[in-house]
Amino acid sequence: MKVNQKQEQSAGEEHLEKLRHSASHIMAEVVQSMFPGARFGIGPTIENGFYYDFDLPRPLTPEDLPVIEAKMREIVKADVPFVRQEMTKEEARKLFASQPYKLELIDDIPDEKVSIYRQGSFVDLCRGPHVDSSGAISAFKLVSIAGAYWRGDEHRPMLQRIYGVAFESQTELEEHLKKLEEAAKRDHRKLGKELDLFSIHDEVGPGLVHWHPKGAAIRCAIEDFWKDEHFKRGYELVYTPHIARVDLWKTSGHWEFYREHLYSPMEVEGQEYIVKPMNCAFHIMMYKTHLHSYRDLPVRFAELGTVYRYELSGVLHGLSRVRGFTQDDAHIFCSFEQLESEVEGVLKLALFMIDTFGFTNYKIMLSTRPEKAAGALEIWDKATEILRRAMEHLHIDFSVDPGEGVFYGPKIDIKFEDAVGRAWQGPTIQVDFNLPQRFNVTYVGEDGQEHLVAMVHRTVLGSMERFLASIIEHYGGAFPVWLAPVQVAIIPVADRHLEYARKLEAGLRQERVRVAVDARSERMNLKIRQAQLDKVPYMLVIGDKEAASSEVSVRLRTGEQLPAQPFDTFKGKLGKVIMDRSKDLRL
RNA sequence: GCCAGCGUAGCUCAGUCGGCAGAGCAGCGCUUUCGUAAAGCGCGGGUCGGGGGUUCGAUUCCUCUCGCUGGCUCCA
Repeated sequence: MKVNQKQEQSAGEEHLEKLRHSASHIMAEVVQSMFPGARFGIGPTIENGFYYDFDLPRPLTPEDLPVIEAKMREIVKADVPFVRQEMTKEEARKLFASQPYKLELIDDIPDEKVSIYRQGSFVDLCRGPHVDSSGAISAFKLVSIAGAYWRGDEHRPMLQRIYGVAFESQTELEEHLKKLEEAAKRDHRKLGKELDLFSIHDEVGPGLVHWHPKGAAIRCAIEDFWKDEHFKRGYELVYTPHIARVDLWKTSGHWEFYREHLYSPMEVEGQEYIVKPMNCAFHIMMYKTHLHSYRDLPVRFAELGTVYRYELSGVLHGLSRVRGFTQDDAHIFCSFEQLESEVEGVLKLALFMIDTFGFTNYKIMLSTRPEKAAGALEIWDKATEILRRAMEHLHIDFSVDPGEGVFYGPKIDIKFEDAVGRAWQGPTIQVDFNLPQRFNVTYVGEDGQEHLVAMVHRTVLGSMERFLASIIEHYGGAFPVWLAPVQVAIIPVADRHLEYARKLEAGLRQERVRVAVDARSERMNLKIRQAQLDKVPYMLVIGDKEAASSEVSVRLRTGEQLPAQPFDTFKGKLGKVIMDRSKDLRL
């Protein structure tokens, strides 16, 4: 299990932690009383609450939760003290003789002595600390049950886990539950359906996304922007095939190291092909079509490349975890000397993207050499140092994830947070020592000799699918104007206003504004409501007045009403808001 | 893949302790032509996810399977 070392925390946090941990012990006590043969795994504190893993004679069902919760409240009410006791491992082994998981934990503790905590009839191996007595716990709720492998290992028994949340006060608990509700409202799967953005079909297969016109409009806006920004930074756009001979993937090493994510080969004229899981090998092929001088470097190939990877069915999730996705991929071929400035360039681009899309909180991680790794230690150290220097040079705060790099090189990952605090895996920058060697990717240096290139894999959004999921949730479906699938809804008050409405529509289309006329013989109120529900940023209500004066009456999706203005004035101001990619609707 | 739960109309959801399947919204038709968040009336619409079994009879019970949800694990 990976546990991040705790920094020193405030007294409040410490108390909250004790409280949550104590709640998990109380839950375990209840479970023990309900299931005398229960065996116990671990019951730690997590963000917002706690869990405990049990090995029980029967499966838990959701109906068990309120029962357990009620019994927990009795224990809280009884205000039972938590008592700490130290003992030798030998004594502990005797005490937990019938608890195989606890015995395993005892074996793994390096110290001679261990501590246990008792409350009521329940004893648990535990480092602590705990609250003094159960009365200190007031605001908690059991939220879900789940299966969890013992020690996260799929080859070991699956235990039953109960998750709970706990806070210092009832108010905070309720706030948290409200936040969850708010997050559920923004769920991209729900909004994707409501706003008609995308769909996934049983008939087609799980994890395979269909982008509806409105979702595609957002994606197209993102891609246009993405391409512009890459051209500005010296990238060249390429396109590559979707299938390739298995041999290519054998050379790249994917066949060997990545097999469980690859789809089975298909046979074509006696040759085996697979659908691509990555774009890099193709970019290498193109790079190698001619000899490169050091003067040509860096070469930056960018591609919105659609790849397919087999993922376990249980991990698929809306747009954020799928089986077919489009990476905003690029590969940079450069000399080792150029690596630092290239990495800097990518970092700047990535942060620019994050900022443009309106994300303000993000974390940057540097992942270093894992146990199993290709390439010499010395090169790893050098490359890791280069990544570090690039970030320091840009005054970027980052933390180090030791041993979390990919086998072929160190990497930088950026995780950003959306408006409700959910973290998303975004840009990644990976140095690769493996592929240049496997494919012999070289350039001719000043010395006239061939040198292996330094290769960087990078994406600045992640994938179009996952990125769309993040912005749907970030904006709760109310996209900034430049991304909104429909930017302007034109609402004729009565049928006789349709002609003028069509004229406005044509005028806006000329400027590539995404516009929709609601031409139904419905009341204006209904059309406004519809546009509101679709979160269209601007509504132009067109009646006799507007038709007579060539003006438009503008309603914002915020409900704000602007005074009537000449159509051209509106068009000009709208153009500027879109051009500026403004997050503010006001014209 | 594993554990638990779920799958009823395009959508959101009732319902049947085994006996002809329901609402709201959406759709279609007619009436209404309206000034900033839902006009009125009418009409269609379902092998109750799919296969097999038990039963006189299964949407309901059993079983297999597909999919979804929450986790475990993994990751763009």
